[in-house]
Amino acid sequence: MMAIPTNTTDRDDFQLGAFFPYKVRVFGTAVSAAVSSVYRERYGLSVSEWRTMAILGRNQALSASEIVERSSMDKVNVSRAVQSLRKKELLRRDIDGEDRRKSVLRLTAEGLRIFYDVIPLVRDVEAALTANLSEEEQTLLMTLMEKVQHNAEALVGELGANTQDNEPN
Amino acid sequence: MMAIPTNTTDRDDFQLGAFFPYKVRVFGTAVSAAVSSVYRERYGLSVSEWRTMAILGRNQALSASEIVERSSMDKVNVSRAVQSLRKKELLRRDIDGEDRRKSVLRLTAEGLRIFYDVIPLVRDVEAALTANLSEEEQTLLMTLMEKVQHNAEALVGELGANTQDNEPN
DNA sequence: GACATATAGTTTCAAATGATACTATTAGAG
DNA sequence: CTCTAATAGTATCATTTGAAACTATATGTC
Repeated sequence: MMAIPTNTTDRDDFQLGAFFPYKVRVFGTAVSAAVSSVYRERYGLSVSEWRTMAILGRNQALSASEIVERSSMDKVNVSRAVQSLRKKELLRRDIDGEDRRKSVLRLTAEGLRIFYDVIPLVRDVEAALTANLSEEEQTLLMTLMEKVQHNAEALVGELGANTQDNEPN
Repeated sequence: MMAIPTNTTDRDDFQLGAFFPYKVRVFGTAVSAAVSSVYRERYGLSVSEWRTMAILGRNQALSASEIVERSSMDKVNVSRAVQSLRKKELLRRDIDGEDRRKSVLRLTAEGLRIFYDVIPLVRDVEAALTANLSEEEQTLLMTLMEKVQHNAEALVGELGANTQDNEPN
C-alpha cells in the first residue's frame, strides 16, 4: 500500500498535495464553506456572529469575555460580532451593575428566533458532512483531530512566546 | 460513552463545542497556526506564497493556471502570490512564446534556496503534529478528512450554483 | 485614599481574502 | 478575414482578520 520509504528528508520529494497541514487546510476550508453558506446566505451572519449567537442561545446572559472563553474567538472578534449583532438588533447589551467594565449580553427575541431557525439547517449540514461515516469513524475523527490540535497548540506555545492573551484564534 | 440520545432536533440542546464544523475549524486553525508560523516568522512568507513556492520547487516551470490546478488556490490568490514573490525576487516570470497570455513561472536561485531551507522545518512541524498517532491512525485521519471534504464539496456544489470558476478555495 | 497593576472591552492600522469586473490574447464560426 | 466567445491573468473594491495600542473601570498595596 505505501510506497517504498525513501529518505523523507530528501528535499526534492516534497509534494504539497501529500503535506498533512495542507490537507487539513483544504479539508477545513471545504467544511467551513459548507456550513457558513447556510447562515451567511440566508441570514447574513458571519462566523463570529453565528458563534456568538450560538453561545448566547444556550446561556441567556453572558459578558463578552465569557463568550471569549466558550468560543475560541479572541476578544476583538467578539467585540466586533457584538457590535454588528446590536446593529441588527439581534443582541442587546446592558452594563453589569456590579462591575461596570463588564457587559451583559443577551439575544433579543428576534435574535433567538433566528438562532432557532438556523439550528436545524446547520444540523442538516453537519449530518450530511458525516453521512458516509460510521458512528465509530465519527468519534474517531473527532478524537484524532483533538489530539493533533493539542499537539499544534503545544507547538505554537513553544515557538511563539510572543502571544499575549487568548488562543491564536 | 455516549449520552442517552435525546431528540437531536431539540433546539435548546445546541452546544457549539460539540458541533462538528466548529471543531473542524478550531482544529484547522490550530494546525494552520503551527505550520505557517514557521515560514511566516522566519521568511515572511504568506500561505499563498509558500504554496506557490512548494509547487514550483518540484515543477521547474509552470504557468499561473497550472499552479491554480495544483494548489487549491484561486487564480486571484496565485496572481497576488506571484507578484509578491517577484518583488522579493524569489520568483521569475517570463511570457510563453506559444501563447502570450500565459506566464512561465520559475523560482529564482534564491527562491529555491529558501524553499529548500523551509522543507525540513515544515516537515518537523508535520511530524510533531502527528507524533502521538500511529501510522494507522494517521492514514485513517487522512482518509476520513478526505471523505468529509468530498461531502462538503458536494454540498456546496448543490447549494451554490452561483460559483463560477474554481473550487471555493 | 493615592498609585501601580490588572481586567473588560474598543479602536486603529495593516495584512489577507473573496467577489467582481476588467484587459489582453487566442481560438472558433461563418 | 472578421466577429464572437473562451482563456490567462490583473486590478478594484468590500469584507474579514490579526496585532497592538488605547480607554475605562476595578483591585491591591502602602
